[in-house]
Amino acid sequence: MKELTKAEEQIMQIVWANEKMFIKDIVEQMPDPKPAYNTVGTFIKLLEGKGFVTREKVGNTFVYSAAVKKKAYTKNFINGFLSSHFEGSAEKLFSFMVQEKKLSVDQVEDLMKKLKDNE
Amino acid sequence: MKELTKAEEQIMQIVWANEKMFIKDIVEQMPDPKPAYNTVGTFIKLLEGKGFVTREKVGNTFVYSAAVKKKAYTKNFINGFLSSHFEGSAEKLFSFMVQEKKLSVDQVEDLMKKLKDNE
DNA sequence: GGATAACTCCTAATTTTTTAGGAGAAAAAT
DNA sequence: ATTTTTCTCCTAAAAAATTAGGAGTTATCC
Repeated sequence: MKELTKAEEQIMQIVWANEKMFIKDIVEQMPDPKPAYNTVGTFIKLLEGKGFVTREKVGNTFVYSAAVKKKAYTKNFINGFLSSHFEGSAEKLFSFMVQEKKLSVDQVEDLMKKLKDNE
Repeated sequence: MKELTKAEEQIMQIVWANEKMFIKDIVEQMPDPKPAYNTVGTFIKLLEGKGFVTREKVGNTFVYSAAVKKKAYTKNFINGFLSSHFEGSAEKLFSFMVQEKKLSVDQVEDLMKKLKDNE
């Protein structure tokens, strides 16, 4: 899977959150200062080229949707993140987060219960 | 804390792994194709500007060391990662990793035991 | 039905990141 | 002691990422 730059990813997050989007709608959902219409258009074209979005005509305007699932991308992203920062080890990341108080022992135990129930 | 670009971070990882480094030593530890001496020099200068390394003269040559701890940087990095991909929630990342089989229930239980022992 | 607005496609300016060359000083080598 | 190597500092070319303008087309609005 191709990598996304920060700006591309920002657009993509909006597409993922919204099913079908016109360029116009994406611009609207961007945080201020909102970029020009054509700026978003350029990124959407780049995303199309990378296979992340597809388009179809609705009336006389293109509407865009995600062609790669957010989960698939996130998984890929985490793999890269793990390998560059935690020697590829999810355990190391996990331990780090507990030690650095991003996650408490109690939280983990609660979550484990819930996750086991869903098995 | 300032952000690092990919190339800057790559240099920084080498500095973190080695206490005190001459430019020459950093070049040696770079993966092939090794960059030019001056390329590494430029990045070190950028890192100095961002406050990530300090230098001191040894003989007539500068030697560089990390001025920001790797842990501090990683923590910061994870915060950014969490907020852009998991709404800032470490729990969500944790659940995601278990669900996506990056971490198994057994692994987590083992790790929890070890972490509790170290408390 | 001419002006105004919306969209597409192409192109390019700007900014950021990455890479490295050149000049000069200092040290080492033969 | 002059050639060769090494390091520093300054500068800038090359590549990648970000931003957006302009021309043409079609739709919309008085």
